[in-house]
Amino acid sequence: MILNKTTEYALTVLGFMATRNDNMYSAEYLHQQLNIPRRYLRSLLTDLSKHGFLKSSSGRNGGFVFAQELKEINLALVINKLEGIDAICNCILGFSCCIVDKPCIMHEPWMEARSKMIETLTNTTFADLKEKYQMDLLKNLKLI
Amino acid sequence: MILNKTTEYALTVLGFMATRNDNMYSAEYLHQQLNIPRRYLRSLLTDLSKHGFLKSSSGRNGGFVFAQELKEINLALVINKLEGIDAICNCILGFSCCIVDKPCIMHEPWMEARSKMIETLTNTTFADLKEKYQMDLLKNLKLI
DNA sequence: ATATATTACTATCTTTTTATAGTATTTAAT
DNA sequence: ATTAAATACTATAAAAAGATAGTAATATAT
Repeated sequence: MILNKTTEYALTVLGFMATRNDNMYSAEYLHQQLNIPRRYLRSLLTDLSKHGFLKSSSGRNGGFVFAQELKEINLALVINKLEGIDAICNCILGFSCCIVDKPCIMHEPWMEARSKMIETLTNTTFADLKEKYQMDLLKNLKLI
Repeated sequence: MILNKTTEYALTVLGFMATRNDNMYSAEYLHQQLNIPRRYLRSLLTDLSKHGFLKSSSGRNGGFVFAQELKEINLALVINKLEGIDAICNCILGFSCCIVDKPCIMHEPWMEARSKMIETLTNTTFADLKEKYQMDLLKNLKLI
């Protein structure tokens, strides 16, 4: 009923990068900002690059940038790449009876719950998150 | 984005018990029917008893029975007891900024997705599953 | 009373996930 | 060219989750 740590980290990093206005972030900087274990974060960033969400540049002043438009990347896409929304057995039950013709009793409510969640995650892009973040910033400025 | 194995096993067992018409099931029998590892299933059944979903009787002819009315137990309750829907950090992000006053950017979409799912799971009781199962049985009988 | 079928408890093993370490490679500033 | 700041690769360690094993306790049928 939860995301695993790796996925959480990924969403955290991408969310952070999407909402700030720099375009290039070093692993070291992200580590310091987000408290994600340094080495683990590095390999995660490499993975995110391999998955096509980011692109990396090596060497001095290197780092990671989004490889796609923010509006093209939604939460479900990221989760799917990292832990596989689909890879997982579609049915919550291992009942062998749960096949297309004759789904198991748990099939329907689970599919319903699951698809609603996926729908929301699919409809939320990092562009949406950025917009929301900017709005929040504005609101806070007004308060001061 | 998934349930862990233990929770899946629990739902499988309870679903099986709820839809059949016997009231007492031995761990051994359930193991044979459901292919859940024998020993692991036993301790899971013990846990489910401790959580109050089942009650156990030792000795010859012993086994496990529901300790509550089927309509009193819904999917969310079981998941919650086993892996904690609530225990988990409410926010998908570890951002320290994500507190009641100032939730993080991911907070809203995640909460929305999550609460829709929980709603469906909460609205599905084992009595519902039993009913559905009986209906399905009837349909199949007609076909023959 | 005894034997048998069952759950209960505690410890250990295995697998997966998460985290770390060392070294190599890349690239820009100097 | 050299140095420094960065990513990339591979291997290993630690922690958590899943699974197994042995033995004790319980209770019913006979």
